[in-house]
Formats: sequence, C-alpha cells, structure tokens
Amino acid sequence: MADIANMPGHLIRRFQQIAVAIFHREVEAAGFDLTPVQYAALECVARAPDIDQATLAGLIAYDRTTITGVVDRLVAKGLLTRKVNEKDRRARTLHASDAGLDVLRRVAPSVEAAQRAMLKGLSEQEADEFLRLTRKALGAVNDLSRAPLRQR
Amino acid sequence: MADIANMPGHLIRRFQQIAVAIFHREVEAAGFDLTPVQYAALECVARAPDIDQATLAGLIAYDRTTITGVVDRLVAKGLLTRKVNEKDRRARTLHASDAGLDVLRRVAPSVEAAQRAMLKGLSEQEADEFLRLTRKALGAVNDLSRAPLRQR
DNA sequence: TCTAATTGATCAGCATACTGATTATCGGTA
DNA sequence: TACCGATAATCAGTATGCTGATCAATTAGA
Repeated sequence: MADIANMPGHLIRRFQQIAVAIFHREVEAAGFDLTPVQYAALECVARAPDIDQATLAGLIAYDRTTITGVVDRLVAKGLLTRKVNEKDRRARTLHASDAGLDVLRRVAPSVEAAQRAMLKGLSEQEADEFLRLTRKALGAVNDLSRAPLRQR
Repeated sequence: MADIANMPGHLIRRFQQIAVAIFHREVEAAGFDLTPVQYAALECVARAPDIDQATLAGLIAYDRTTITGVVDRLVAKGLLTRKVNEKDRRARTLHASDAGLDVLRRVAPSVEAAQRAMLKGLSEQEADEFLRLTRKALGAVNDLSRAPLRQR
C-alpha cells in the first residue's frame, strides 16, 4: 500500500481526471461548450421539468453550493430557465429551454462516445465487472460525502 | 447507457468525490491539515529529494500549473523547501523539511485507513479485482489528459 | 398560535484542475 | 557566438467542489 501510485484514492483520482479530459475532448470536437456537470444537470432537468435545485443536486450527487454556480452558467448560456417557485418561495424551479433540449439531443452521441473511450482498455466483460464493483463500492460509502446520491 | 447514474464517467466522479471526503475525514480526525494532493506531493518529494516540480508533477500525474499552487501551500506550512536549482536556473529544487517528514510519518495510518474505508463495500477479492481493472483501464487512456503519469 | 427547527438558495473563502499565455533559461546549431 | 526551439515555472482566467455562514421562507411542535 505504501506506493502512492497503487493506492485506491490515487487510482480513482487519476481515472476521474482522465475521464473529464475525454469528455471535454469528445464534446468540444462536436462543437459544444458543455462541462460534465453542466451536461448532467441539463439532462436531469430535461428529464424532470420544474425540479428545484436541491432535488437536482441530490439526483446527480452534487453539492447544493456547486449547483448554484452550474445553474448560473446554464442560464447564462440560455439552456435553462430559473424561476421562483410560487408554492414555496424559497425554491427555484428549473426548466430546460428549447435550445437546451436541442443541445442535449445533439450532444448525446459525443457523450456516449466519451463513456466508451474511458473504458476502451477493458473488454466488455471487464467493463461490466468494473461498473458492477464501482456501484457496489459506492453503495457502501454514499453517505460519507456532503453530496450523497438521493434516489427519486 | 441513457441513464446518467449508470454512466462510467458519473460513477467515477462520484467515487472520486467520496474518496476525497473520506481522506479529509480520516486525516482531520487525526489532527492534520493536509489535502490528498498535498499528501501525494509531500510523500513523493520525501521519496525523491531534490526533485524539480515538473518531474514531481509527472510522478503523481498532476498538471504543472496545479503543482505550483500545491507547493506554495506546502512551503507556507513549512513542510517543504523550494530553492532555485543552480545547475538549471529554470528549475526549482524541492526538499521535505524535518517537519514535513514528521507529518508524513504520523499521518500515514490515517491515509491507510482512508484507502481501506473507500473500498469497505467490497470483499478483499473484489477490491483486488477493482484495482486491477482500474489500473488496466488507466493504462489505455493515460496519455489522454494534460497530466499523464510518467514513470521514474 | 407562536416559536423553534428546518429547508432552499446564496455567499465568502479556500483548494484543486484546466487552457492558454508569458518569462527566464537552457541546449544545440549555423 | 548568436540565435532558435524546447523546457521550467508562473500567471490570468474560468469552473468545479468543499466548509461554514447568512437570509428568507416553511413546517412542526409546545
């Protein structure tokens, strides 16, 4: 364990770092300007219109304070709208714009390509096993971060 | 694949997010103020005294521009020294201070505990398999980020 | 019903991480 | 030797992510 290069934390960090680079490469090559978080948020809002920011944060496992900035930028790009929820004036209701839905539809192939590229070193069986083990490991530690995944 | 929650990129990001939270929890509980990058950098410099920043960045797979800030903070804490290399005045020679070596020695059990905690949902065989698959996947994509791992 | 605890959003401050640019220095070559 | 491409470090600017705090609005309980 003494070797940093083989510590789980270091391997996971490197994989995340490379996964983000691959995402950017694929998405930019297709002419889009969208980060991984922005994509996740946009996709989630498109799937659950009129969601509030706290619920969105829980569904994609991001911190609420991070989501505020992400939504700011998506609104600035015209991909999302944010309105005060009149039923609960603390909350902000999110809605994907037509432009947002259009971007989402057109960027999808690049996002899929990025997912495949990340695991290109593994056979199909190995990739499945990797994802299974990752999900299993995550299930045991989900509550240990400030931004746990919350199911629907 | 359509479901974000099961995309490789999303699973990897969540794992990294939680791994960092676990690292902080363990290290802070033991009374230390050290981030994962700071620990990796300090450990690497202790192992390879008089290393320069670019080589350090390659050995722990961090971007050079990130390492500048990380070293700034380690120097500010008195754990590292940074001197101009007189043989190559472009380079900065790094050296772990006595305080740095002491922190490294005393924080080690917490770092080990964090590594175990990250994988606590997996059996020993599963953890080994997870690490094997991660290393294999990483080997195929190492060069796709701006900060690839460079071996000794 | 009045108040206390909770919740949604935001902010300040800090530490990664990235891109692209700049500066200083080095090494090889005309 | 004078120059030119490469390299080490840094900087500016942007986007995550985190902690801890604040503010407004809602809900639950005495």
